[in-house]
Amino acid sequence: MIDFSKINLENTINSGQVFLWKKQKEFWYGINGQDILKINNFGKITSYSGNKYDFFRNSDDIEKIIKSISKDKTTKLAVEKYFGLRLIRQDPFQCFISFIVSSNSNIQKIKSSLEKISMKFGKKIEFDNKEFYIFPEPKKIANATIQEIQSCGVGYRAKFILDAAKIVESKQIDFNYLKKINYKEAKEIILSVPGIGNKVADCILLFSLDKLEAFPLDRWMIRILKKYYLEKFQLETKTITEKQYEVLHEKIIKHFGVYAGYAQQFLFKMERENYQKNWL
DNA sequence: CCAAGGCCTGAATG
DNA sequence: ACATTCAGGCCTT
Repeated sequence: MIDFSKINLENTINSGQVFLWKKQKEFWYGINGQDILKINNFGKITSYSGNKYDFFRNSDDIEKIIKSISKDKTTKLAVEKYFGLRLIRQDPFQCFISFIVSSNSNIQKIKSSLEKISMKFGKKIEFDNKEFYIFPEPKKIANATIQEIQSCGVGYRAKFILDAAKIVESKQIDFNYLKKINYKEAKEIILSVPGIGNKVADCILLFSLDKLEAFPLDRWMIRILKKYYLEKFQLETKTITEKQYEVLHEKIIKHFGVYAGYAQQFLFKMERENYQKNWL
């Protein structure tokens, strides 16, 4: 009898979804928006504020999802190998900024930039006798200058970050609304933000806005698809244009189903581990 | 609609 | 040492 409720914390945190996490002794500590989460080995969450979070999406029927996405040998292997890997439901604004920062970058640098952003613009909080800087509120970034944001090592993304924060602050984008509408509608809205393209939009939708059919296609996923699904998805072109991204996504949904985002996370994790890439 | 080039930055590679 | 390449893209031409 398989216990589907089991969560593998290490694999989940080290799968490119979140960046402001660190392990101290037997606990993982992480910044989730305006809050700090502390997680023990059993996946039990306590928070600085006392608020409750379904951070690991326990309300999802994981058994049903695993069965639903296990459509081929490769996915079955990934799901088995990284059993307990979960998608995370993270703070939308932090996720939004994090993946704008992530574009054309790598995990170590994303982490470093986000730490600097938190330290510069976020509140310092003591929790468990440790110091943390929580993620800044939209207003705080929206009122900053490009130079201040650039000092966090984000380069040309500084303007994107500033404008994105302004868009959220002015309520042109309302994450609670995006959660209610469907994937395609929400994606169209997110894509209107400068600095956000298909891949970044899908990350935001999948990791913070409950759109499980989002399937971020980055260099790694393209590499994976070419390796294991070459004929199935007919990947003959070198670069993925906007149109090709859309067409490919449709084929992916047809194959993996509506929980494709989960499949993506397992495949991504497996391939990165195969190449022994570092995480946090 | 597609292809090519530029872009901040820091670590890795030659 | 120093130059070049590359990294979880996006935008403009």
